[in-house]
Amino acid sequence: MGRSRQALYHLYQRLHRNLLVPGAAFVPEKTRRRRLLPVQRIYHPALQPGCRNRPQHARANMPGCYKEVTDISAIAMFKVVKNEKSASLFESDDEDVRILAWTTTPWTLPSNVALTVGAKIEYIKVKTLSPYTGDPVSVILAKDRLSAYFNPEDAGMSFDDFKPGDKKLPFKVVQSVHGRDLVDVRFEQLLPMPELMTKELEKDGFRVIAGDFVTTEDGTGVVHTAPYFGADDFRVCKAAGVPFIGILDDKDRIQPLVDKQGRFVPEVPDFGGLYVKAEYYPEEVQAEKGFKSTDLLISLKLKEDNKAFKVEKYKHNYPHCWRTDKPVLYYPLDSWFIGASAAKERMAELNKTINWKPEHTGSGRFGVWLDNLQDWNLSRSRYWGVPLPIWRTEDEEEEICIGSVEELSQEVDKSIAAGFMKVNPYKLEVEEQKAASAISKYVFTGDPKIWETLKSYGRNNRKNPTEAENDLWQRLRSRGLAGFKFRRQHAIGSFIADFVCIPQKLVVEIDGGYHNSDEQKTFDDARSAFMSQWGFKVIRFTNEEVRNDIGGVLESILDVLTSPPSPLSKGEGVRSEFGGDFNQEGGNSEEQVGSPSPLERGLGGEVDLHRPYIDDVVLVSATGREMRRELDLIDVWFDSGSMPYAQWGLDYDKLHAGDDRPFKAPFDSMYPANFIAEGVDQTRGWFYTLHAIGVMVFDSVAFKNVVSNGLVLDKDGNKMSKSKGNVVDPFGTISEFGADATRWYLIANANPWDNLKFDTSGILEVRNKFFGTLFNTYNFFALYANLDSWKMNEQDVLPLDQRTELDRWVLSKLYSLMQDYRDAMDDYEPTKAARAIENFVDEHLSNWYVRLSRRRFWRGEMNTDKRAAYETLFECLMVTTQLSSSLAPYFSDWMYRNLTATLRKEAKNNNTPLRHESVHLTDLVQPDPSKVDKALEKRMDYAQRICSLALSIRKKEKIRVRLPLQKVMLPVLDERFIAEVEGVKDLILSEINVKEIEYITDASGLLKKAAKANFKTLGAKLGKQMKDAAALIAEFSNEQINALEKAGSMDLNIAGTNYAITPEDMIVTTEDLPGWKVASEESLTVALDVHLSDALLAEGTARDLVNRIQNLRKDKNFNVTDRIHVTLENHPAIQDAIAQFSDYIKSEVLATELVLVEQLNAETIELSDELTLGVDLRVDEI
RNA sequence: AGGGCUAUAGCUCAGUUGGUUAGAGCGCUACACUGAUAAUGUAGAGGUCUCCAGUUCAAAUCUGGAUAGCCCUACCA
Repeated sequence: MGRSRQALYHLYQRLHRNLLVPGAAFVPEKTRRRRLLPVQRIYHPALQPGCRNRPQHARANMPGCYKEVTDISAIAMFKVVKNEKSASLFESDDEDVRILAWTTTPWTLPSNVALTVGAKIEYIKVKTLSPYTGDPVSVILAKDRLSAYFNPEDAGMSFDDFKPGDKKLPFKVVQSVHGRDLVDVRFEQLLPMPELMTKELEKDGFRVIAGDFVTTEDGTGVVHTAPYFGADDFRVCKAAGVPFIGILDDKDRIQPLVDKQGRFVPEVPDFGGLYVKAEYYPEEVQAEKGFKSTDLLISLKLKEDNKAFKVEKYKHNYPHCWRTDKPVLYYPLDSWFIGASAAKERMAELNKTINWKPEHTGSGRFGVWLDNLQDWNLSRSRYWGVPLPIWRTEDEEEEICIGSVEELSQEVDKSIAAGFMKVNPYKLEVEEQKAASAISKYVFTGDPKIWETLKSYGRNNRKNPTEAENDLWQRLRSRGLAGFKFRRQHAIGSFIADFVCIPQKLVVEIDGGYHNSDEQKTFDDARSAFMSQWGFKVIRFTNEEVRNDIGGVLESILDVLTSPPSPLSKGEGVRSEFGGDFNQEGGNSEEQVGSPSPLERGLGGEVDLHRPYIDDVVLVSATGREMRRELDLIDVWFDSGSMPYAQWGLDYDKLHAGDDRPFKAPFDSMYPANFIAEGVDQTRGWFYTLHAIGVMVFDSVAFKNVVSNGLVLDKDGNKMSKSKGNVVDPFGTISEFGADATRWYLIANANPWDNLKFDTSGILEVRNKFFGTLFNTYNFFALYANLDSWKMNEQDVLPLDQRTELDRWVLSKLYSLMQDYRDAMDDYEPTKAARAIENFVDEHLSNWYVRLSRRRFWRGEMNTDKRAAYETLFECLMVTTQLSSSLAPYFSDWMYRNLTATLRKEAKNNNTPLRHESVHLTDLVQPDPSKVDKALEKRMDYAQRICSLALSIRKKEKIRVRLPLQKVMLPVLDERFIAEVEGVKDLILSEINVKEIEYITDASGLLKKAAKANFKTLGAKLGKQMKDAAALIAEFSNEQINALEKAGSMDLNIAGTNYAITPEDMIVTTEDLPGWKVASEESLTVALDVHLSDALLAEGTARDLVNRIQNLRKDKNFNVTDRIHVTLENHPAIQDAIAQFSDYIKSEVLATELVLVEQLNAETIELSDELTLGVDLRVDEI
């Protein structure tokens, strides 16, 4: 099966799902009944006239649709009518006062009905001469725009010397007036059209109105206003009650002066029938000598009639049709609206119950949008999509909105009874329908039920050919091409082919460059493939090809026609097999429908609600009149908003039972959604449509939590775009850095709702820092667990009290992490969760727990301590894989399986947590507050800080860590501190290689305290005295500090006022201990005794020896477990060390013997810069 | 044009209800460690918290304004 056909399946399936059986079609019915407004005329962008499928408005915003073009712009002079309102603008009765208004679309001038000014803008009246005729005239424009049209140097020029066409224009500013005072001033219609004048226009048209969109950035500060051709214009005219100018259609509805082909209607004097844009004329017409665009013709007329102040070329951006590349017209269309604005208060109210991440998207962008909510324009004038299920009588008096296939079928039955239809294509039992809906289908070829609709679709197409189709038909008709007979709009299978030559089995299709769109190409390919099933060849041409090179097109067709016919060809006889010819008089469907081939047999006779078939369904109104479907489609956003209902489908049983929410299970348990996520750019898209439908139809939110994620930008913060070449290929990134590192980076680097500056170096960092560390930690564990053949036993785990302080500490951290992780995730803060894991793995697990525990893993035989270490590290790694599994699914699963594979069998037997084959199947370990020991965490924090400070002193004094020191001294500010440090004393001593800790208290007399003001507590009490107080407290002596601590309160005299302060109001620290090497950080101070005794030096030397011998072992690739025999060259410098620490050295390096000799010519070790010794290592034989 | 968000070290980001000397990682520099070794540790340099004004005893933090970047909506008569 080809790709294109699969794509087609998908397309059909989606269309189908969104249609009838599920709720999408149901929803609009209810919605409509409640709040859908009647048809109203509204400004709506219709793009390229002559393009049969009017593109969606969204297309106009696509890159490349705005193009810079040069148009003619005109400043027209609108003659002010003198009356009571305008009297102040006139100096005399015969003064010619005009208002200047600029336009870049002169073709809209005949439709002008108003001039819009800014109420707060200041305008002036200028006496000058008409540039094109030289007649005296007074013009009104914004004061700020004066200099754009008048050169100050010309102000004093004589009016008499001016001749029409002169560059320099004399002028004189004579009056100033506010915009609001111009409102309601009347003017004469610029291009009079007496036959189109109405009473309404006479009464309320052709006057000045105010609009908030008017600026003085360009133009004259007065906006020429033609309500049919601009959204602002439309809105402001509606608001001001200015009637529109237009012609009446056959239903007495007012229509614009430009038709949908982009031509002036015949009623427009001088310009009737002209295309308003030059580009709409065929190219050869545009190229003709003397061709003048309508804009130009209008401008010329204005000049002649002394109504133009300035006409010039103007460069600006103008939207173009994405397909034909021609300028678009903004054009009013009839549209269907959902009266969403009526529900906006409720939407806003329910929106407050939604948890938005980030919060401001909900309250800001979305909330503001809801507050200013406009009605939802549901209409789309397209072909592919969900048809609006509304049928109305021609006079629009009666209408029906269909909510289900069942209902439609019933209505069709009525219609058949009334004689409007012959067959019911939707006659299906509900049970059948259920069965059918399970099957995707390809086409409904040859199904007699749709024959009627197919036939009339062809008929309609023939009535409304595109220009290109028309051109080609003129050449093909009446055997015009080498005597071959062609038919047009001929049905083949379930398709209508544009042109068919049946004897030669050739189909010719014309499209408007549809192939620019992948989707359409896929569909066209499917059509071609389908028709070729019957042996038809299909060739396609674009509109442009036909219109610009008809000769070439005909040649190509002839080429194919005269090539040897396919062996499958059966000549004219095939007709009865493949359908009818709509050109033929007396065509009869019974004759034309043959027995369907297996391929064309509709699957279970499933119904199709799409155009064109649905358009031929005619229903009958309550009063027995014919009702036809409104041709519009429903906005595709409606589909997306229907997703919570449409995904389950309509449940007829519930529907019949009157259920308000008649959707199939598990709808009830799935609605409203707990959580959704999409890009922040969908705020007014998906988020809105979901919410709107949920609120309007069910008075419910559709989702309870929502994350609106930010955009992924390139590493410099620019939007990724193909044209800039800064697009990152996700597949390349993943294959280079791995999916897990990429995922982790995306989540951990920045909050999902922040824009992400995507930089692969960040992924690299994650990979090295986080995954590298975790991997190393795991490797370390695996190395020794394998050596010891250690296996986790879930049934027999050491209780906490048999573990070391360090074990309990890291487990406490682990269980704290679990809680933090859950809190963050519950709060939809995945970034915080990821960072918490990172911090634990790097900071606590790897750089503290493992670093300090290494010896426990490699030293000696298995014992309780070693077992505790293994179990602890195992648990840490296990939980880490669980917590990171959603962000790093592959790595975590890999690690989980490595950690647990050997335990699986037993775990399954015992039904213990590790029985699962994958980490993704395990239950997340529950947080257990009893395992969290905050006091222990605090103690360890002290230990870490004390070690860090002590090491920094060693560093400064250049005393290597292997050299033991006698003692470390800690000034003590309160008694608890001693108890806390005692708990982690051993860790500290071994980490910094010091023999003892000495606590320095007040009693020692060595402690020098200092106090600082606690701004936070004191600030509130003292206010302005804060600075003085801080200075006083900084001067406190030991005695004062002690006194305050002892008494608990004390008076501080500042500028004559006493303030009571407490110990909390000061922060006590210790100052340096004189004579000691000291380092301090915040309230913690550490002093190190750096005096070295002989014993300490000997021990240091012994450790150096161990270190060097270990290096050598490694260089020689000895096994970690090899026992060795060590021979060492003697030297006075090591004598003490050997004498006192021989056993220690032997046990450390796994030596069975350590022998000193006087001379040794073997390998050497460098003990210090000055001392090099010979050494010989041998592995013991046994 | 309107609305929304963002702006803290070279880079990516933390920064609680305003509070003392603004932090981390990466990168950089130097050193150390060498039984986690394609690792690791310690230290150092690096800041006008985008700018301007205001509130306050006290502002990265609150208020107003500006600038820049991004997103959405609309559109330029």
